[in-house]
Amino acid sequence: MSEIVVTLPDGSELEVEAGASVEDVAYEIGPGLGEDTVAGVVDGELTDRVEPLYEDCELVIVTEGSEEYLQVLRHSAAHVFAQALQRRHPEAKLAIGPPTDDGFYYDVTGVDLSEDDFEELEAEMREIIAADYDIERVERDREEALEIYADNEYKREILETEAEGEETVSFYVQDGWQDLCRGPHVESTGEIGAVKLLSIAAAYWRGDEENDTLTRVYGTAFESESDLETFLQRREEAKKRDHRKLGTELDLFSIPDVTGPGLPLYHPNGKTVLRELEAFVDGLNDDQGYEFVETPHLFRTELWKQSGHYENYVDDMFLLDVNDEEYGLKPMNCPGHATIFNQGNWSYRDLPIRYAENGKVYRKEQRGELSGLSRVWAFTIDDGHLFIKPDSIEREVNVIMEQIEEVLETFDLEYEVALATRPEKSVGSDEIWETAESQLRDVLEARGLDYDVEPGDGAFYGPKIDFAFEDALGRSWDGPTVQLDFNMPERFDLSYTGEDNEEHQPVMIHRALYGSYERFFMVLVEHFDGNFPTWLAPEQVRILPVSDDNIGYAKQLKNRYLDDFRVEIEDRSWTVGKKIQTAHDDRVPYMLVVGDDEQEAGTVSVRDRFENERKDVDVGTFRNHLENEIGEKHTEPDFVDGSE
RNA sequence: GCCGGAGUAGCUCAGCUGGCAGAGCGAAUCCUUCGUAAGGAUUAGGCCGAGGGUUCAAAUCCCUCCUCCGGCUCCA
Repeated sequence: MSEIVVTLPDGSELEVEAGASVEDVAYEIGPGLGEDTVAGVVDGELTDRVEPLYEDCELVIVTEGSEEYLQVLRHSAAHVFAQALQRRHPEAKLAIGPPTDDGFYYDVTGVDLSEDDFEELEAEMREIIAADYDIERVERDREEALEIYADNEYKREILETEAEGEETVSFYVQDGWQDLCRGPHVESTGEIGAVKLLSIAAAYWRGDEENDTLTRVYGTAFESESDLETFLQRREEAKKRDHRKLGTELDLFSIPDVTGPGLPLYHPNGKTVLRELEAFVDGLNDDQGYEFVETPHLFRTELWKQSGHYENYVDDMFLLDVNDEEYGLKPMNCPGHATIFNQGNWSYRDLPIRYAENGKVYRKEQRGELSGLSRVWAFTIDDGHLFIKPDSIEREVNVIMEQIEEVLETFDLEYEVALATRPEKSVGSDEIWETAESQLRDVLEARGLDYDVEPGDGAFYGPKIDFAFEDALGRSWDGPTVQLDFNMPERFDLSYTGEDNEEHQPVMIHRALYGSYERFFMVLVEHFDGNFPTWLAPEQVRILPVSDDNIGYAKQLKNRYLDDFRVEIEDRSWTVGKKIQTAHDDRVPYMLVVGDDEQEAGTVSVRDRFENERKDVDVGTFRNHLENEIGEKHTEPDFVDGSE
């Protein structure tokens, strides 16, 4: 028997006999670990513990404590669901049922299901779990499997594609019920602590709309009821924070039917937040030598033909016929900026040229994709395009990365970085792509960043570095991006005169610090649950006069001391309690309660939206704090907690 | 775009086995002038998403379209 080398997570290597299973290797490491082994991750792929290893590989042993354990458990929960479904509805035909980030789903057909059936199915599932059936892996002849699934075209298709050429395939059996499945699974149904069916939706077989429509049942599973409870609460919280709901409540924006789909209107409150966001990146760009430009929303399609968008992107563009000539709304700002560059004569001394524009773009997304501000037809990019000498790529990309880090840190957002490489549909030579990709890799490595590679995820004109940040609810969002482009300069025939008095082609960099304002704004709304940092808040301070007699004093405060801030006076004749309640609902960072006492002493009572309060505050002291808090972009109002 | 669900007052929703269009919140007016998370009364507010059909009668049943929601695919 030959030996193979298994590399463990700590980097150590273990020689084992070829054909040893994941579990064998675990026992080799230690009997305790062998005992606890649930499954393995072989070269990044989740694998059953009995899976034999024939080649050198990297192996992670999965135990109950592992991150991957939940995935295994949920996969088993999907089986429990399928068994429960078939107990109640023997006619149900199973397609596939994998685990997902949040739980699992099972695609089924031949049965008419609605969420009203969930209670019954969950009860059946709980019975299967309570019975604690052993889950056994059984290898069957592929031919035998084809017979078992004589009338299930989906399972047959799997056997004829994925399992093609295999002699045997694995089934997992529990209580006589079986399912074709690669696994892995937990040892018995009793290991599943808590299950819940969540929703029902349609999905295509293999995600292709040409194929049959299947019924997809989403569910989730956890080790314990309390974990499930936490998950459900978090879901509830996400629903409460939905920016579409908060957008209406806080009067930030609307997308009425008459304006057309995916075409949001920003109300004064929403635009106030956007203006602050704009001012922030405009300032960062100013600091880094960007020049501000502006381009129209509509161009002759000649421009889009030159840029390559017409070729690659036309299905997503809005085209208009104007006097028999074709025009297109801009899906990107770069061709406009390249054209501005082209209006000048540049020497190497002029480079880098850096153009910035908060440019509105239009992309005709599929109708079913549109959703609040997260997916729209018209959105604004905090776009920047740099025209640089090839030898300054590293320096410029580094500066951009620093800008991006500053933005994300300002909002207290954690992030991950990924390098996206050449997609199938792309322009430019292999050589150009390789150079571009390796330059970005160099920058990432020089900065010492951990990064993932996302093959095929680049733009059609070049590779990119994407930043994904995590919001308060643990969801990940794409936003900031740096994209190298060796193609656009070629297509626009961009040039500068070098030291050698020859014409050279500049390299173009596309970059955005937020990504789109729409999406970034939307994420901030949900991240902060509408509780914007004071510097962003549409209304920063609300003065609450205790009685109508104090309105005059309130006006004096506003006009004399707080003129530079966004301050409103609550002059409706309500009780103080109701005024406070309303200000909380409106998520105003600071309330100044002013009654006769304050008026006589010339002070204010400061209350923040956390219920913290400080009385007898000198207006000047509060004013100075506010100036600092806003200037330094604190994420929370901190006057009352503050140190002064 | 495709599959499923939904559209009723500014907002959240009830009414839907056909028979006078409803509630709460919000708004306006009046009373109350109030000291830290919702004081009271009155009033206004509707092409029941749009168009067509069935019927003595349609918010309710049928058809077409529009929009939204949940998915699929895609993406900032």
